[in-house]
Amino acid sequence: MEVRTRFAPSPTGYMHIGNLRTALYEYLIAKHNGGTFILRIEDTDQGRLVEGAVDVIYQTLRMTGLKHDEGPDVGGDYGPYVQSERQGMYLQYAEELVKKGKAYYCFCTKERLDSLKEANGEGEAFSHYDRHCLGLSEAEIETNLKSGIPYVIRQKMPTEGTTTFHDAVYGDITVENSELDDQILVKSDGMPTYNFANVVDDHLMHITHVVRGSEYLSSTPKYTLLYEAFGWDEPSYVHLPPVMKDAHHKLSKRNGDASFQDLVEKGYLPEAIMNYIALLGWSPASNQEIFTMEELMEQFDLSGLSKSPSIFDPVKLTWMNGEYIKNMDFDTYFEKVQPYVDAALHNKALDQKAIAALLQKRLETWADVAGLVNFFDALPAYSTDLYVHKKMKTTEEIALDSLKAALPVLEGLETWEETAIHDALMALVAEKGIKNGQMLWPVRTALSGKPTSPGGAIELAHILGKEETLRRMQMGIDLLEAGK
RNA sequence: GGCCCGAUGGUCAAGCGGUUAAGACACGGCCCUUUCACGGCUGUAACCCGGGUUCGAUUCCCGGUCGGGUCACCA
Repeated sequence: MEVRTRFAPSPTGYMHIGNLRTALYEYLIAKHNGGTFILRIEDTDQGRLVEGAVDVIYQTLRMTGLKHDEGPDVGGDYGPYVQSERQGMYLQYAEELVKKGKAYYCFCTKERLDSLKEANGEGEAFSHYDRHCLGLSEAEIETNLKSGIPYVIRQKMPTEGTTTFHDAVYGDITVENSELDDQILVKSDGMPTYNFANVVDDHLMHITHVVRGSEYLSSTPKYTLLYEAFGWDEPSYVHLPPVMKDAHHKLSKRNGDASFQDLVEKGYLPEAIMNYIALLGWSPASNQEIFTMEELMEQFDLSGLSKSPSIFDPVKLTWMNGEYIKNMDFDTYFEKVQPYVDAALHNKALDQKAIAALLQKRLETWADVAGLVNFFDALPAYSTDLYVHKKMKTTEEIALDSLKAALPVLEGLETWEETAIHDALMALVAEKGIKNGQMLWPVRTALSGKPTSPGGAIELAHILGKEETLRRMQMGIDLLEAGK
């Protein structure tokens, strides 16, 4: 049988990491089996509609490579794929259930329901509908319906026995039917409740694997009973543990936690984000950690899913993002990094390609670029302490001496190429009988004004150009002499 | 509170009756090196507790503890 999964987000304007991971797994389950991945927009909560929110969903799926085979924008044989356009089709299914004796009309008012809850209260939540309307006669129902009394349709739960369903992650789960409330299927405005719409939609769209958060685990027996009542085949369930912010809190937009787009804005690559979240709750048979989407498709297996929640670790995501940057071919990398380099530099004469090349092995996210390159623009103020480096065996005296010796030599260079600069400096080192570091560290320091820099003396000198290099070296000399 | 689910280093995690309990991130050290980074090597660090079952439990069972979820005319 063809595997069909669906991603059914509500258009809220954000793509949560947890939702995105669910989408990823749905996609992988489908594609691993050569199946179909469907997008269904669940926009029935009109009060929460957000402008442009659906576009965020499309955009995210496009950026992450989770290409849907059916959906509102691409069509398909089982549309419409927007739930608000399906509103008319649910009532008949609920009525079918009423005919079968698996559901019933309920005319109870909100007030009666509220008082019911208070009555059995004691402050503790335990409220089952008391089935007041289950006892209504045909005639009474008919009369109520005709006089236009608002009603809902409730699912009639068995009062005895148990219901068991199987979950791919959690195994068999059994509950007492007496624990189940006669949940509302159709609201008094004629609209289906989420749970009901889900069952009907999933059946109509021939969904084979229902993948969702573990918060649905406790309502799943009701789904099972619904499928049984209809006589429909039940899909496989894959419930996923939550993605946490810390040991106690789920990752959520309400806490201001990062959404997918936030992470992209912070300088993370969509591929790295997907790779990272694939491993949050799933582990492959091997020790492999870096995966292309194709590799994930091949290797994804339900048996690798974990039952326990996982904490989203931005530090590891950052590491992984760095791996992606390091492994990109230069042209691809340059195309992506160039805007960040350009934005960080006022001096447009600088060779951005050369700077970018220096950066590739040192970047973890695009956000690192500015801090790494700003000294090319303007030499930061620095203390002569920087010239003292134990491992390089430098002191302020040695630094001053080296800079003074190097300045005229570099000034006399005809060509400003790395090899020329290198050879000139190394000849000086040999001539003076000092260690490489005793010459190169002072130069590097004078050129960057920073304790660390992307690249050493020669690379920096080359990029800065002859004039600026000499200027900065002279500034270093002045600084050191003033400090004497 | 009832019901359901979960628990291996700080984090992600492998494990599925017998292991020196993998690997990765982070952290420390060493090497390489013109700084940093990269790369290589290496170190610290874990089976929630109590009972069973068993020749033998991280692994199976029961109880507890802790954590999470759920009990809407929300999705």
